[in-house]
Amino acid sequence: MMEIKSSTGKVLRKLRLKAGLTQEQLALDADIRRTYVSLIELGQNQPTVTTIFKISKALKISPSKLIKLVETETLRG
Amino acid sequence: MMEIKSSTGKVLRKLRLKAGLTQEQLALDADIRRTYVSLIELGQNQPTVTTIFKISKALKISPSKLIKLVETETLRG
DNA sequence: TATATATTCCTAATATATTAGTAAGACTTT
DNA sequence: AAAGTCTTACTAATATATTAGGAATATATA
Repeated sequence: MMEIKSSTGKVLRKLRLKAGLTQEQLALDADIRRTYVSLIELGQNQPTVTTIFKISKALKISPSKLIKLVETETLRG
Repeated sequence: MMEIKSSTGKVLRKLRLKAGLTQEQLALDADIRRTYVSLIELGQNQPTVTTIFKISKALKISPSKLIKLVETETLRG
């Protein structure tokens, strides 16, 4: 079972690339700093609920679906 | 559209009472402090992803389902 | 009512999320 | 290969999550 911080980062990066966005573009859409997107993707920081909602909106995916992906990623390591 | 912090607190309190747990019992199960459960429920603090996973486990509900409830609560205010 | 106990809330200290600025790496273009 | 641009990563400062202890409120029992 993988660390949640790490799997959150993995999922975020995967979704961002799938959406064809740079960290900066995603950050702009989500109204957070581009440096913070980097920290989350690297698994160094983990977002709060509000941030999850912001990012999800920018990625055009529901927050619960994003979390669902984190669940899966956490399980399979 | 209600603040996410507030709706997270509302949802948590609702689920905790439904499960018949005190803040202290939930805190013990989730391995966080009882004072922190209070702060979240009051809408003064918002949990991080890892904390959401801990609380969900203690409530025997999936993290994504918990977030789904927050989505709904946020919309209907 | 008074005391005891259970439960929640308030305040301060510490850890970590988020911001802000810049440096490093990759990718073009010349 | 060098300069320029695009993208990501590093470091320090600030805001906020999380902890820790105790006070307040409610609920029960004598």
